[in-house]
Amino acid sequence: MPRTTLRSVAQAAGVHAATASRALNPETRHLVNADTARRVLKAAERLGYQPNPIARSLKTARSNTIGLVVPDLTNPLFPPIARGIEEVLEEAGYSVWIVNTDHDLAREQALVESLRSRQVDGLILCTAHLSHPLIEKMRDEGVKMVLANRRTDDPGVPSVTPDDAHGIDLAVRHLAGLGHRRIAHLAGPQSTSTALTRARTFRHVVRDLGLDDDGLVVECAQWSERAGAEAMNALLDSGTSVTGVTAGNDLIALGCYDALDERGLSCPDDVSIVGFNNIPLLDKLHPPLTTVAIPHHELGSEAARMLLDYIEEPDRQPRSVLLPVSLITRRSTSAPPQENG
Amino acid sequence: MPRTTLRSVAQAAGVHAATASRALNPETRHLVNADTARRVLKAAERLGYQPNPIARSLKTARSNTIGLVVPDLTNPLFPPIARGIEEVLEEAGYSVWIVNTDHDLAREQALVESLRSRQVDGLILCTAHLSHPLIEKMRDEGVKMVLANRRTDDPGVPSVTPDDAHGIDLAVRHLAGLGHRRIAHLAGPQSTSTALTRARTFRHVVRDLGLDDDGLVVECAQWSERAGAEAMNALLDSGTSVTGVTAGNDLIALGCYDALDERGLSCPDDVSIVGFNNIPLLDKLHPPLTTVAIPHHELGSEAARMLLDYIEEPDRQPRSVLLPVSLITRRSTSAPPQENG
DNA sequence: TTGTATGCGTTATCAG
DNA sequence: CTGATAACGCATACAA
Repeated sequence: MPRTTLRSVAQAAGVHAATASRALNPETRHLVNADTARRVLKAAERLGYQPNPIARSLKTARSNTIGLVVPDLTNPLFPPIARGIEEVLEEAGYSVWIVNTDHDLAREQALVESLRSRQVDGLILCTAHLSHPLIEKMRDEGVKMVLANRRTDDPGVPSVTPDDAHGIDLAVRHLAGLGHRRIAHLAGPQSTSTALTRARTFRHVVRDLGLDDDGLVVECAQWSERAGAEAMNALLDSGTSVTGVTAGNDLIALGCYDALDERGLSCPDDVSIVGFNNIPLLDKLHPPLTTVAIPHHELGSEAARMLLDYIEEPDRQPRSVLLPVSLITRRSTSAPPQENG
Repeated sequence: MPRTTLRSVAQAAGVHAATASRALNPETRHLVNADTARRVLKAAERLGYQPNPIARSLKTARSNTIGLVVPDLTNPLFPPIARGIEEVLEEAGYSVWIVNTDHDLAREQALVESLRSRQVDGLILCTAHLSHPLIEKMRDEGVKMVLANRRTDDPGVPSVTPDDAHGIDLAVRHLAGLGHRRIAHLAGPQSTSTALTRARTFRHVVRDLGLDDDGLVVECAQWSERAGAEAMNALLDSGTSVTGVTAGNDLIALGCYDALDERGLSCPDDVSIVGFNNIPLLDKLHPPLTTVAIPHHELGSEAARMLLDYIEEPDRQPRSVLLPVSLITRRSTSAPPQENG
């Protein structure tokens, strides 16, 4: 049973399809006699007419759809961002197409290609690397897009990210304030802006505060619990005795929990840990994790608003917005253990 | 810069568009001279030709896309299911369009309408209620779909769900085995198959085991931590003294943690708690939550395979598959406290 | 084996 | 203000 088409509505209203099209589209309705328009609207209503977005896209090269590219939906960071995006875009009449790249550049390329071939009106990418050929290429082609959470090196691509530097600053000062002098940073993959900014700032702050400083930065291969555990194990194996750790994100911090557990060490009695992102459930952990909270939802809604701006006004200067973060103090951080002797 | 079109490929290869179309489509390639085909393929390659899926959809009324409808992506249950689905469907050449209904029937209807108008080849729904007019209507219209995680009352709609009854059976017997005699069930919304099956089975098993039984089932308004806390508070306020709780799902169980915390009660010393679903991070909670594990990933992949079957063979009898579950014993359950006197 | 013609459902351009 | 016509890019029935 085929859906009602524009032609049948036109026929029912006794007008030509072109007229019906004009009457149905609010933008062009003023071009048609008010009575005729009413008749068409009525017929459309009666027949339950739904415009065919595919035919419309073919004609207009638009889709009222934007693509959201995330590296991994099972990372609890991204669903709230997606919600923020959907809320704003839906309000503006857009649908959101979410795709998962699984951290794989080839998959990303294929999925972006698929989105673009479906005429998405814009893209929001949560997958940016500092150097990112695909994004550079799209910038050159004038693709409307906004980066969320992470940015590239290139200021020519608009982005909305958390204030990573301030976040790490808060974390380190919190530990220093508790009396810690030997603090390590378990950094995320340094190919991403979030990881690089956090690691760099860590080094600066450690130096500024005059803390013990001999390169206590360990890079994790992934933003994952497993990689966090491996990095923490490496750190402990190396013999350096840290009393505090700022993790690149919460998953890495959870990996630290695992590593400490395995060795019978206690958090925070032996080592204090600070995470980053404030994903759900951290307050119920053992111990509850102190972390830097980022505004997930606003990260999404802000990126969406920015994208709408660029769609409406393509020549606008690219902006890079930093969203404020805050420290959530829980029980994974305390004064360092007393040294004996 | 307009994308390369079929015509330009045809032109470059010195053939007509129709021939190029046949050469490019593996299904029809045998209709064309091998040499010509090679020439066309080469030209397509050289020009970077990507077929326009919109034009193709308009012509064929298909899209190589399926819609995935979830109630709430921020519930950690759904992302792994989505991954399972994507894995199978991508392999089969389909894209997956994920939409969030936010538990809202009106939104669901609008989103499903939007998916269908974009010619999705099938739907996987994680939003089923026992009575679900939209799903019934689609069944009548012959829409290809599979329900995942939850089912409707109607056996005429294929589904893949966890073996909820066996899960609750395991949970209650586990508590009974530890010595509990007064066990409550904090049920999910009884309009869903998962909640109803779990609650019903709970009553049966309690009776079978001869446990204290006076309707210790409290229904939560939502599958949420907040609703779980409210239900647990109501239960404790009512003066009934339970020593064990089986929660409708893990989020509700987390709500129990909150309620106990607020009253200075301890889990498992005062009350043992069992969850359902085994979402991530439960092993790191305080205390780690005993729960019924369901095969998230397989739930998705199985549903996807089933959908492919129905797409290929529309007249196939609808099947309802139950996936096995297992009990994961952690430290939120122990022997009940000794009664005094 | 290949080319021609047509249509999928819309919208845009051009007359009237 | 409205109607006729064409075109978006592709696939297919039909003709050659």
